Amino acid sequence: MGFFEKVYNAVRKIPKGRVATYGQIARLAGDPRKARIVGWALHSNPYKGEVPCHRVVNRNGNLSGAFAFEGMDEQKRLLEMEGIVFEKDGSVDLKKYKWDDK
DNA sequence: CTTTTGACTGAGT
DNA sequence: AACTCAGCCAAAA
Repeated sequence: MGFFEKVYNAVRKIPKGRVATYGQIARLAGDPRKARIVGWALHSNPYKGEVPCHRVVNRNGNLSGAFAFEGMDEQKRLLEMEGIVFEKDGSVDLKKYKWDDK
């Protein structure tokens, strides 16, 4: 299984109403240092619609922003729909919502 | 083939 | 707390 597939698999396992960081996903995929590759993997997003990319945020809890599926508003809306509450600056509270794996 | 770039992170200043 | 630096590695040019 390639790294990309592990990434997709890990992202798929993120519980509803939770978010995970790239580093966390990278760790689950077996290589904590490949956080950037996780970004690439999701950017490629071959499993678009199947992998909940909207639940993956950077270490600050900021959404990937810029582009995404239909648009960043869509991404935010999806998270809010799952119960995630955003801060004024548009970031999520990782203390509350970071996926507690292990 | 080499170089640049980027949905990142952690340590250092 | 904010900013910088360096390491990481795959895809695109």
